[in-house]
Amino acid sequence: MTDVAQGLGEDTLTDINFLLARANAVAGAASARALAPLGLRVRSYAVLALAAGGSRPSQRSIASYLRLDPSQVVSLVDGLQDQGLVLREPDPGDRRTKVVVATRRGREVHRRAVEVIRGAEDEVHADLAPDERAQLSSLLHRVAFPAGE
Amino acid sequence: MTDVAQGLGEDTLTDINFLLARANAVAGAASARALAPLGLRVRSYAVLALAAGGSRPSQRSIASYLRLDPSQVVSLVDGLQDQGLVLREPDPGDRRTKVVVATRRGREVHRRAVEVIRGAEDEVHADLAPDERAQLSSLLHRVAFPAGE
DNA sequence: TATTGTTATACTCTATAACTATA
DNA sequence: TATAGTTATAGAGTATAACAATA
Repeated sequence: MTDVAQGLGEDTLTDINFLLARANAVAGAASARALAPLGLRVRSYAVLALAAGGSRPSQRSIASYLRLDPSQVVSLVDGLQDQGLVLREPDPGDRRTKVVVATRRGREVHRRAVEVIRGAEDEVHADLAPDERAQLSSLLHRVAFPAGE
Repeated sequence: MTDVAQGLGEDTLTDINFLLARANAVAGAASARALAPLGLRVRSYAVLALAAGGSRPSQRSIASYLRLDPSQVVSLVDGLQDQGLVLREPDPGDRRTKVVVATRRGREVHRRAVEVIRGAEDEVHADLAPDERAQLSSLLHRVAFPAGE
């Protein structure tokens, strides 16, 4: 049962923003499915990835990078902390700031998460040749990180 | 205040699915801002666009095209109907099915919505040359409508 | 004064199951 | 049996405002 069989062609809505939304829905569903066995969601995976990256990000920088409200980062970090995957550490340079770092177990879970995410991406972008995937990545990067922001 | 200034480079998370999610967040925010004055949200705009397209889609086909649950389409159509923008009409060939069609006013609002959406897209994709936009559109289309689905 | 993290609240979106009427 | 639409409900995601501690 395809979309076409349901009576709507694939070119009914041609807005690039709609295609972005639908592609994201497809990719997000695949990522969520892949991450579920690790006890992670798409958003908590993203936070864990930043914490495991070694840059010792503040919650504020995580929020702006992921386009989340700072208050959302609080509860995401709370969740990851309850799972024993990240810790809040004080920033020596600014006592208001807490940096989020992955625990040893957090780094291990992150390693496995990277693997399953790679699998989900291979699945979602299977129709694209490697150079097309790189092209898509490059174009998306420019939309995702606009010059002014 | 840029992301980079916040301490995280633009290459911390390189997953293409993450770029898709962030690009979609950027684009969705712009679309939502543009549609708000017309009393539409991104999702109700999509339903209105299908209803105004002349293909007389069933609620079921709208759901699969937009990757929504059929029950979500019910409330979206309810909302558009309350606004006087669409009507449910019986399908002569199948009495279970209701097709969704735009009213005259719905078609008028849709026309204006197409304009403001175009403006939002020009804003979001301003950094891309026309051929790059077409390329992005084509690549996204293949991800958004995978072969099997 | 402005910023970081936090709490609280309300609203939107998403996912699921169950029901009815039709097929 | 299966499908189209509907209702109900709970959970996840998003947006906003206010507050204490610190800059």
